[in-house]
Amino acid sequence: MIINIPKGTKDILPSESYKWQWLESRIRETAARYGFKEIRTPMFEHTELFARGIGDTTDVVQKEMYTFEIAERSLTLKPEGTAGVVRSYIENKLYAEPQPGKYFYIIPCFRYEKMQKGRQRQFHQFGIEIFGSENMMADAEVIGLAWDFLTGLGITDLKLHINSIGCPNCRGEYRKALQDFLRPHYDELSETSKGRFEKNPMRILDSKDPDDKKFSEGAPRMIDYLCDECKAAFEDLKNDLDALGIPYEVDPNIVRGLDYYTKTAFEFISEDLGAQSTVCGGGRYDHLVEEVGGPYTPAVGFGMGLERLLLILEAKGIEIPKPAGCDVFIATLGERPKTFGLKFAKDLRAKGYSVLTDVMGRGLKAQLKYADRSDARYTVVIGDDELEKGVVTLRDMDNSTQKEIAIDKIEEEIHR
RNA sequence: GUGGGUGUCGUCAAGCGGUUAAGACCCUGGGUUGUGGCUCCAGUAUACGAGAGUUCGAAUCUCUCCACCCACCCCA
Repeated sequence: MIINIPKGTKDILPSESYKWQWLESRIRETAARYGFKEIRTPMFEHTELFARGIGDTTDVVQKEMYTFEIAERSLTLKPEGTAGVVRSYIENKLYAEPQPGKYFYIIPCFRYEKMQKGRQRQFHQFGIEIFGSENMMADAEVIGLAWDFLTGLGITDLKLHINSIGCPNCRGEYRKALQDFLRPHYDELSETSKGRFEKNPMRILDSKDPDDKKFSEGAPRMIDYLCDECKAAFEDLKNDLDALGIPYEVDPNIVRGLDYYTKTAFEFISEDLGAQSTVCGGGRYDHLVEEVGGPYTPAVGFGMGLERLLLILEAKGIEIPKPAGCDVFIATLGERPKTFGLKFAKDLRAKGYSVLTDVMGRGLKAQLKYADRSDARYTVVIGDDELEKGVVTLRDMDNSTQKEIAIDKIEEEIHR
């Protein structure tokens, strides 16, 4: 039991961790090019923040949160990234800084769900948020960054779905229209859909239940009920995306699962992921900051699943460069050489080289073998012979040549 | 919460009622006492997911449980 990892979590071993490091550096690079700064918020927040922010009718809040009580406080491990950033934005009064505020983060998220391909209980997200802009240019930039990043990795067949899910003004009318449309079939709806009928009828359209799907056919679509402002905004967004040369598909069925979204909603879909096809999802949340207790601040952002991204890269055979092995392995024979080798390694390391030595007390053959396994570029062999001559044997591991060389000349030899 | 699939050494993988439960890879050591990646030899290992049951006898049959994977749901 204690040597079993908790379900839904994964160890990232050295054989994988370099991929994460690579991905993270690509993320930082991209974020920097777009002027996003990293923000780091705690792993957990007050439970109330998520209940209020994400919406207490959502699955995430109702049954997926890792909540714990301590010192009479209810705290919850982040199930997503936005709420924490919003909290921090308000608490630290970041709205007093030059707007827009542009932030990115790479975080673990926690959701108590059944495991599946591309779905874990602890997973990782790359997220960005832009605060303070009502303009669709912000939405276009958020989507543009995602597009840029994803295509830059060599993933070119993603589908971008966009939709507008309106604002509080137009949603009320739509909601009524939708309820009127579905009401005749109410009794035949699935249980979950019945539950959503009053609270959040839009989510019924997202149901994959065959019957629900049938009744949903021909249902009124949010996009047809947009108020003038939302309609104009959606047109702006499409124009901006066209200008950026980003292909998209209007998908009236996108209904993001977190309640805070308004207007823009989008998803990047991949065919390499099985059932969990969304690699990146996001949208606009103009009223979240207010809802959580800050000043009215429009905002837009996305969350991108890193595990899913890695899955796609693997499916596509996109190679992630392996880190280089060490520069030098120092193999020694005997006591005196061993001591000398210790100091020699220290000196080389001080100069910035990555140096491996034998810490197993192995024979020369075994040391060479280990040097080979460690992808050492060079192996330095030091025995009593070398010590007497004041030299060292430098072996090039790639072409199996070696020569004796003065100790103080070693650096110019291995430099390059 | 509901379905379906799978469980034999660290990994891959034979075995299908009676075997010391193969083999390969990995790992360790060695092939005349100072040299890797190939080859040869040897060595290590609490491997039959767990527990009951059937049987003279079970990794092989039955049941229960557990774990993992996949799908529904939901989402990154």
